Amino acid sequence: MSVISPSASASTSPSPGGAPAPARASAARERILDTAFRLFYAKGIRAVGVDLIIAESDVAKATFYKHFPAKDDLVVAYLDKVDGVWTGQLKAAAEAAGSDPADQLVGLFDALTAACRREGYRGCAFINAAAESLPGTPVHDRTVAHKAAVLAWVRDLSELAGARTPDVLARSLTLLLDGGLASGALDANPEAPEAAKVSARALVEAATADPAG
Amino acid sequence: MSVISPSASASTSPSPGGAPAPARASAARERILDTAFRLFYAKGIRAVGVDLIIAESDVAKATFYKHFPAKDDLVVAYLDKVDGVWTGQLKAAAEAAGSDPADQLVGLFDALTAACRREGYRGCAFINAAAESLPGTPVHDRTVAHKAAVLAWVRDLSELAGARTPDVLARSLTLLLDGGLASGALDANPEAPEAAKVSARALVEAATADPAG
DNA sequence: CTGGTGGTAGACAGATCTGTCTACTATGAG
DNA sequence: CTCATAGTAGACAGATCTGTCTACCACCAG
Repeated sequence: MSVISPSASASTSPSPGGAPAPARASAARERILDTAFRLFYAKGIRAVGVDLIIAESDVAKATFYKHFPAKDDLVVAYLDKVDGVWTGQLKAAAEAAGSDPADQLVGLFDALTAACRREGYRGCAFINAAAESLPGTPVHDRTVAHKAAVLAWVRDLSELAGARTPDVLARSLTLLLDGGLASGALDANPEAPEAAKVSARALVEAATADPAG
Repeated sequence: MSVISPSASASTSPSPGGAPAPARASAARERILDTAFRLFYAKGIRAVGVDLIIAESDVAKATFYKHFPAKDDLVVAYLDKVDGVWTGQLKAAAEAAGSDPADQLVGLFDALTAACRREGYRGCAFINAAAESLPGTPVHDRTVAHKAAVLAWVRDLSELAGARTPDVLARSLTLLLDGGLASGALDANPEAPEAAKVSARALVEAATADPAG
C-alpha cells in the first residue's frame, strides 16, 4: 500500500501533439485491453490464452508482459473496464427515467433489456469471472467489489425514493437484476428482462406506498 | 435420435446379490462421478483436469475413458447429477411449505437459503458451467435445459396458485432464484436469500390477489 | 551523438492437459 | 478350462499455455 505514483496526474509533458504515450495509456496497452474485453467476454477467461490476445492485438509478447506482468493483471483490468461501461449504462438508464428516484429504480432495468438484446450477449462478465475464479483471488475480489458497489448505489436510490426498508428493496432489486443478467445468457427470450422490470416496479411501489396516511 | 437401448430397463440379470455392476452404474463410474461432482463444483470445470479426477477417484485412466470417452461427457453427466440433486431440493422445500401452491412458490426459496448457507457454496453449477462453455455446445445446452425445466415447474405451480399471469410470475420468481444463486456466491451475507423469499411472497400475493370481488 | 523508452519478432523452457495405447490382473459365466 | 468383461498401472504423443529471454528497431530529449 505505498504511494504508487506521487503526483501521478502532474505529467510534466502534457501530451504535446496529443499523439504518443501519456504514461499509462499507450496505444499498445489500449489495443491489448480492447482485445481482452472482446475475447474474454465472448469466450470466457480461461478459454482465451495470452497468445491469442497478443496476436489479435498486434503487439509483441514482451510488450504485453510489460503492461500486464501476469494474465491475471489483465483480467482485473478487463473487469475494471467492464465495470466502467456497465455502471455507466445502469446510471444512464436510471437518469433517462426522470428525476424521481422511484422511477430511476425501475428505469435502470432498461439497461438490462438493452444488454440482453445485444448480439453476442453472454451474461454478466462479473458472474462469469467469478465462476472461473476461486474466492479470495484478486479476480474474484474484483467481482465482489463490483456487485457491492452496484448494491450500494441502488440502496442510496432506494433511500431517496423513501423506501421503508431501503436495504431490503435494494437487495431485492439487485437480485432481479443479477437474475436477469444470468438468465439472459441462457434464454434469448426477451421475456426475462421484461418480467424483471415489471417485478421491479411492483416491488418499488410496494416498498414506497404509504401504508396509512 | 436412434433407439439407444432397446428394452434398456429389461435387465436380464436383475442384480442377483445386489452387489456388482448393473450395466451402467459400476462402482468405478460412481466414484468418478462423485469426484467430478465435488471438484467441478468447487474449482470450476476447466480448472479441474481429468488427471486429477482420475487420481482422486482411484481408477485407472483407461477405466475413466471407458466410461466417459471425453471430458465433456463427464461434464454433462455431472450436470445431470446436479440437476437431480437441486431439483429434488427445490421440490422438497416446496412440499415442506404445505399443500397450497402459493405457499409452495414461496417455500421453494428455503432451498436457496439452505444452499447459500452450505460450506463451500460457490453459486449455481449451471450458471457457472454456462460461463465456462460456448452457446451451442452440449454442456451449454444442458444448462439451458435445466433452467427451462425449473421455469416450467414454477409456471405450473403458478397456474395452480391461480396467478393471473402465470408466465410472468414464474419468470419473476425464477429471476429472483437465479439472482440469489448467483449473488450467494459473491456475498456470504444471508440477507440475499432472505430478501429473495420476502420478495417472492410479495410477488406471489400480488399476482394471486383478487383485484375486485 | 547518445541514451532512454517503448516497441517488434520470435525462440524457448517448463508445466499441464487431453486422449491413446500397451501390458497385465481378477473374476465370473458357460 | 476358456473367454469376455472390467479394471489397474503407467508410458507416451501432441497440443497448448504462461512466462522469460535475446536481439533488434525507431524515436526523441538532452
